[in-house]
Amino acid sequence: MSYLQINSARLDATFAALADPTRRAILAKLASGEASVNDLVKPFNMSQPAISKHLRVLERAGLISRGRDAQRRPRRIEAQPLAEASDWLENYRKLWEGSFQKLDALLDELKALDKDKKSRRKPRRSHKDVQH
Amino acid sequence: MSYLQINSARLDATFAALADPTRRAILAKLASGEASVNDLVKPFNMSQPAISKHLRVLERAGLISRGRDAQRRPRRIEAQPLAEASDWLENYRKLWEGSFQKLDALLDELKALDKDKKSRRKPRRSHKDVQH
DNA sequence: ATTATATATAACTTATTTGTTATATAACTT
DNA sequence: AAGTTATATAACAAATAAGTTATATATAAT
Repeated sequence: MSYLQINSARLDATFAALADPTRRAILAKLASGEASVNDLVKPFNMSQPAISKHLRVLERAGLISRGRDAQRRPRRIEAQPLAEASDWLENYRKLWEGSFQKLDALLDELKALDKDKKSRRKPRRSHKDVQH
Repeated sequence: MSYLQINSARLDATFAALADPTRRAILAKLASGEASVNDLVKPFNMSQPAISKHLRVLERAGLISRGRDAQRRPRRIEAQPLAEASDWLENYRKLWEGSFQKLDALLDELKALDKDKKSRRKPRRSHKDVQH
């Protein structure tokens, strides 16, 4: 379980960076290729320094990096930290699904015991009828 | 592309909730089953009201819900919003990988043109040698 | 050299977050 | 009814975030 804690500071930065809709939109833009700061300013109703700040947040989280082309400092996506965050979420999703299944199994056993006293039918598995 | 924007406010709340290591640890605890507020206070070097606040953040994000058992208000995980966040990340991961592949394909074409002038060997595909 | 363009940084404001301690409320126990 | 236990809420302080405008810096173009 402790491996889930290891990159804690990085996960902090990654999730915090993703928590802002402007920053997610910037990533969406960058998903279709490099873009300069000005390219990124245009679509948003926001000042250039504000965008530069968002870019700094994304960069500190490792989600983007900057190149150089004359005066331009084009940004591009860096896939790895996102992959980490994605893995973290997937791990937890599995953990939870796992625990639901354990709960289901337990409830099924209880139902089986109960029904065994009345009939001999085998109970069905489902978690739709369980109030989580 | 616009479907990625739809649950924007919810994604904000979900990612913001996940950006705190205490809250992620709480989720880790809850992954192995329900827990009361006091259960959750114990492992953290933090006051009970602080934990209650974190729980409120997780609850507003829809990541947990509260039951009732005498004075206790046991918390449990709600899987859906997490699944949404996870899906969002996976979508972007794919988008980016997609664009890397497009870039690779382009570079392969250029290499092919170049090499065709010298030899007639077919070039290999890889993105390890590309500076993203 | 001067000017124009692209980006970064500083100083500031306002709002939000994260913790604290003290206190209130709700449910159980005796 | 009085005390205990579990949780919530209020009031506060300090830190961080997100935007603004004004200005500095770096590169290019004339």
